Amino acid sequence: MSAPTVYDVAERSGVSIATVSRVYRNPDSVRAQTRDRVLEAARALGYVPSGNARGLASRTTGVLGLCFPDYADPDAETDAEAEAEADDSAVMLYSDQIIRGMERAARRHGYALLIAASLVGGPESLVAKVAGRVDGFAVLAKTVPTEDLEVISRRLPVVMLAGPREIDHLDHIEVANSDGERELARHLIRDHGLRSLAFVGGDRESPDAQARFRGYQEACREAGLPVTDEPDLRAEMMTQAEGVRATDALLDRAAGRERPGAILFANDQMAIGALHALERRGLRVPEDIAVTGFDGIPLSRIVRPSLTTVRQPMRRLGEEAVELLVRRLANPTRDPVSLMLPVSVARRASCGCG
Amino acid sequence: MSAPTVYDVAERSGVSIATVSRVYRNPDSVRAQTRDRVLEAARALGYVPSGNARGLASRTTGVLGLCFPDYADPDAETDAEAEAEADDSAVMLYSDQIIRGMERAARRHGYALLIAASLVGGPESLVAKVAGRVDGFAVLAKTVPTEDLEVISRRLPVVMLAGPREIDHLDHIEVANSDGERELARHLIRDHGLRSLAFVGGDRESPDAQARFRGYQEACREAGLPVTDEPDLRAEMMTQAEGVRATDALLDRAAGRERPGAILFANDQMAIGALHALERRGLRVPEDIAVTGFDGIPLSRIVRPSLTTVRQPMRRLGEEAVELLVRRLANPTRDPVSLMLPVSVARRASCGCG
DNA sequence: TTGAAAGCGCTAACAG
DNA sequence: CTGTTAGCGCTTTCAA
Repeated sequence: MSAPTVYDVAERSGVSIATVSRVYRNPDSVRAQTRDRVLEAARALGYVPSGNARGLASRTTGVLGLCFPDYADPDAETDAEAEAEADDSAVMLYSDQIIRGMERAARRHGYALLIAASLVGGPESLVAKVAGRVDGFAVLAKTVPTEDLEVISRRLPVVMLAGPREIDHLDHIEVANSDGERELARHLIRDHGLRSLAFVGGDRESPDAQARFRGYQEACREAGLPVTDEPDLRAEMMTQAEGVRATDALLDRAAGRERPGAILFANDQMAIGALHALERRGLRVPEDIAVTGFDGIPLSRIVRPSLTTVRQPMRRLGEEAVELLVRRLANPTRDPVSLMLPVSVARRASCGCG
Repeated sequence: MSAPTVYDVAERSGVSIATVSRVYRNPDSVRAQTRDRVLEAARALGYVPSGNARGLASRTTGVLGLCFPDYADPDAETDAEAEAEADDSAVMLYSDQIIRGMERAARRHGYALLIAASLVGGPESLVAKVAGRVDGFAVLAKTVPTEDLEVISRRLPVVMLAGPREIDHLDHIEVANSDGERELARHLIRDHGLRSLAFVGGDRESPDAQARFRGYQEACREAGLPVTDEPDLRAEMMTQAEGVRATDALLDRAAGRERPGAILFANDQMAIGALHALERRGLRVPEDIAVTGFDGIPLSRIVRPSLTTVRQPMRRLGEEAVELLVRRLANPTRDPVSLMLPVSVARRASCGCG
């Protein structure tokens, strides 16, 4: 009634369970004749080796993991335009690209990939579930309580992605947020001659958003423009809806005074919201005002005007993560590594380059 | 030196291993005071429950799986335009969307998702690896030898996606290929008044491609147009390059005679190849000739002219797959289900609707 | 080349 | 509420 085991296969083929095991693990160590008998019995019984038992006995799983936050933009989801008319396509998120990258790389190394997003009100520690079933895993910043990570990373290779290292003995990969935004702001200032900029940031706790703001500040400083200590506005979740609100707030605030020549958003989603808001107000982009994002999500090139942004190499992030994990698995004591992946500015229509 | 176990935690906190286990499995069944002692010990030791041991003892994993083919379009990959300039964005594939859908749905049900693509020359049976580590899994058609599936599905819930059922006791979900293509052809005939159509199909073994051709035939029949037994042309892999070749072949063949008013391709990739080929020949789409695809990949709306196509609900496919798996897990003996998901025609520029 | 036996770390009755 | 006791199905020495 229950699933067949090595014992069943062994019995049916007249060998010991050790031999059955060998057939699956290292076929060449078994006489061809014996092997065939075993395989035949296995087939007849519908035998499938238990990954759990294997893992338990051998202390490896052949699986790498990824924990990522539930990044779904709720606005994009409920939006009839995005959901009903749904090309899911446009809504591809970071996590999807990281997954792609990791899956590819993992496959090359003979690993499968276990993915799990932190469910918002998740009861059980997401990470524990993953951690218990993989040989090593990557974590997107802010997905898992540092405290948990602290404990787990003592027993298992962990690589932190796209955030500050937080725990100093971990491998870690980040993206050149600051460089990218500085580059972008420079472009606006130097190539488009804009001198009145506004920056819409994210949560103060978001290292990415903060780094981007720093890049913006640097560009302003270089150009001799006024440098603000804080973004002109902050948004918690950095969603499209917040982009709309931020834009309205900024423009209302500027009413009467001179309107900024460009608004730089800490991510694409907000910038796209801004595009909508501006259109509603009858302002033309980029003629009346330039808009930029950050991330290079697919939607950014589909919206009209197409969005000038900074592309993050998310897929590569995933690939590098796997490389780091594999390398650490091979050599658990090597020193922690910290990588910074370069980004590139995508000059498109929303800044006037289209 | 090695990872701490329940025994270590039990000893350090002065309880039995059973209590430690309870703390993780059902915290409320342990007195708060005891629980805290255990948790503290666990923290101190860096204890992480072994998923393998848990799975082995409880006979469940809390993980669902997905096996998908290595779908990368080699043409799209090597293409400098797609790889170097790389917005991965445009290259999002079915599998990515299915993964999205499954991950979401799995999460809702408290499952994590294990994904594995069949590596081309893969040694070990991909599916065995997955099968041994999950409570149930979905398989994209043509990914796994039917023979293996036959064996495995006797022990584990399996749902077949986007293909023929192949094994009759499996749950299975397909997409209304035939309906979609019929709808599309009708639109061309009725709304655009086209009466001379050509169809470029795929491999005779591809059920999807065949079903699409049938839909095309039906529309022709309804409209009193000549009905061919075979597609005007077939392509093995249905890549862009083949789309180019097919288009050239078709047009060369028609040289002198009347050129078809529209070419319907069995998928988007070929249709996009056709767009290139036609441009090269100086033919305008849709004025001189209409072109349609099938799938609704992201690229289809980005190309110029944007491609009229039939959108497949890939994400929903993933969601439904999880629902089916969960339901079968709850009731292993219920009759196999077969779902057909509806598709929708996306009328865009390449047929003259843009 | 094959077999015997001892775990791997946890859950699941069943007692208490 | 907590402890005892068997396994779960496989890998892995160590012998034969």
